[in-house]
Amino acid sequence: MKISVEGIGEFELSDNSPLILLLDKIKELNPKKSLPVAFLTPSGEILDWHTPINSTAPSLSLKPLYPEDKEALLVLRHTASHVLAQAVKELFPKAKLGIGPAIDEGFYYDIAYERPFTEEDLVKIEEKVKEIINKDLPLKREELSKEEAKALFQNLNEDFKLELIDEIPEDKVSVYRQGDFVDLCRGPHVLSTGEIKAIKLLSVSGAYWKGDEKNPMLWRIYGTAFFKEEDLSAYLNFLEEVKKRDHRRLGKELELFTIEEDIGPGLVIWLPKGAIVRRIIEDFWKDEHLKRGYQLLYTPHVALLDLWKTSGHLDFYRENMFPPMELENRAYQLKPMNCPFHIYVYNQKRRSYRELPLRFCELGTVYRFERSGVLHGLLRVRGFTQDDAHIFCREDQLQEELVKVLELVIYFLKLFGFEEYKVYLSTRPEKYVGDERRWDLAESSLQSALQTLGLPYEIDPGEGVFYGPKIDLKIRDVLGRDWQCSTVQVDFNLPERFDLVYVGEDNQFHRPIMIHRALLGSLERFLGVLIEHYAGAFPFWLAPVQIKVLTIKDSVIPYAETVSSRLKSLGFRVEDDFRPEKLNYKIRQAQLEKVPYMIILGEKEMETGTVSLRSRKGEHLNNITLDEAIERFQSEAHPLFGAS
RNA sequence: GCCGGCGUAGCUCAGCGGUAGAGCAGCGGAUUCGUAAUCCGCAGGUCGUGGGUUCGAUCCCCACCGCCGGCUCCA
Repeated sequence: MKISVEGIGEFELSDNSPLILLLDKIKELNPKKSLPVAFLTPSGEILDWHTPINSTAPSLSLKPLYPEDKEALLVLRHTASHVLAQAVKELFPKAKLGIGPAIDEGFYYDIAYERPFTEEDLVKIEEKVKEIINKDLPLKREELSKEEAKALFQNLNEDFKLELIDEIPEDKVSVYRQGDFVDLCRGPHVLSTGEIKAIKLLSVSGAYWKGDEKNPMLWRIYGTAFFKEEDLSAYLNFLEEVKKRDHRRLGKELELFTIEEDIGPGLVIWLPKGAIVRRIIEDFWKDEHLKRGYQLLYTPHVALLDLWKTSGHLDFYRENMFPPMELENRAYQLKPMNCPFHIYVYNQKRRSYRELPLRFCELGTVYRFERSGVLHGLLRVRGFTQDDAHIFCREDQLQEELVKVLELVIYFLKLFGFEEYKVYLSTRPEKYVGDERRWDLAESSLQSALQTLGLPYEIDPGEGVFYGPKIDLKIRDVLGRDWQCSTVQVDFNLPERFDLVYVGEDNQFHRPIMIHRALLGSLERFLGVLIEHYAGAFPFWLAPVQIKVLTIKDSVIPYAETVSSRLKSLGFRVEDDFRPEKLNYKIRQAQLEKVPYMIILGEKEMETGTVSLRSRKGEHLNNITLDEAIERFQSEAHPLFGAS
């Protein structure tokens, strides 16, 4: 067959042969001088040098992958995980191998052993890994029948591999070898272990075999690998940066929030500084919703258990709910969701088609039971406030409402500087309620809403909730990390369960469609993400303290007081630092508190009736008038205010 | 929930079988000093909780609580 490699040339390869047979020719003709790490097929699959090309087509065009390509890194890391496994097997022959894939930021291998691996083991393993890399062992692929493979791994005592072989549907399986090491693997892999120029083992932890807690626990060793040493150190720097931005650390340092052992795990206390930030967001949120025809609600935190029976939550959501409590012989339930309450608001009276859509919104605090091991700062908690809304509409209104909701999502996210999103549309799962026609309608409405807004999206087939399809948005923060916040879900179930109706133009009862949506998700989580996104340095309009007034000597305090009170009267959040400390000391403190602006006042300013401004970024604007300073503050007050 | 690690002053951390130490913060005093730490002094801890071992436990053992990392991104 004919193989054409983009940018290199065309080659003849006998059927069912691997590309490695063309190694010398490709090397010779390649203008880049460096060999491709692997190749991309037209269907987007990664093809390595080792895998025989099994195609009925007379020709195949391949895109070479070089170290700078993302896919190449996956190949390298897959090999890295084999090297890790080899090292472990050499040091701990009794270890049994699970699986060892490449992942987004590196690779891991799950390994069973009689005792957990320690940090010291990790050091030793890493040394061994580097030894294996230095030997520059070539990788070799072999195809075996399942029987042969089973015999091979039986011999090696690799129980988990035997289990995996049984799960492979094909008749043949492949193994990759390097040196004395062999692993069941479909590839792809690099040519030899020497291609791994930088590698680091990062951590060990327990992980259930196949992620199922009924299965035995293996030890998972995480690592990462690169083609270049610089890339590794850049990655390690990135990890440092992530640590510095950790919202739990910043939350403490900046006095934003606390989670207290004595109060309870996953229960957040907002400290004054954090509470200000939250309030600004909440106020803005409410205003924007009122402008857009939403009606604001407040609903209780508990309700009779029966409500949750009717809603169905007791059946399908029980494991995430706090247990019910008994009071005067009646059972009450802490609310895990707001929707049933909003439904009762809908049901206050007979609704006409003319009233729809009805949009009810609430910053509703809900309580959900999360297993202790998964709690994480503000990102995973047990009590949180959703920026929730439920829209009740007619079928013919569904699409327009969805467009509006998505527009609002984007509007809010942009406000906080999130410009990149990943959008996922989850479609009908195997088990679902409601009729197919409505599902199709909802799915196509979601889809065309996304298209209307020109939002690129991926489809997660079958990942919808049983009561309706949904759109989830993940935002990407400045460090390129994705966070799931927004969600828009169409619901056919609750209107049915609570027998919601409206009277149509035809004077008949009709069932409204319900949309659940949260823009920010939960305020706790969103603020956690925001803290990390901004590294604690909130933009001016969100900063708990916007301006700090610093005096250089006591004699200027009266002047400083006039400046400060003028700013306060304009509504700025100002703190005074009139202590008899050195200026440097005060600046340092304000800087560590990440206050956007400092106003510095000394003799000069007092005499000329001016102020000196120092921004958090270190810019100096000396001896400007207070009005000029105010102008500058106002320009930063609210980037999107009134722009809707 | 499970696995591993951790829990010492408000914070960050040192110590480790002979009942505790630093820096920062706090308090007192001195310093009035122009763009990221002025100096001196003082005070502060039932060493997560409860048991056990020991002449003696912050240190060793057990249980509990909490925190951190991880628990399919399919060979």
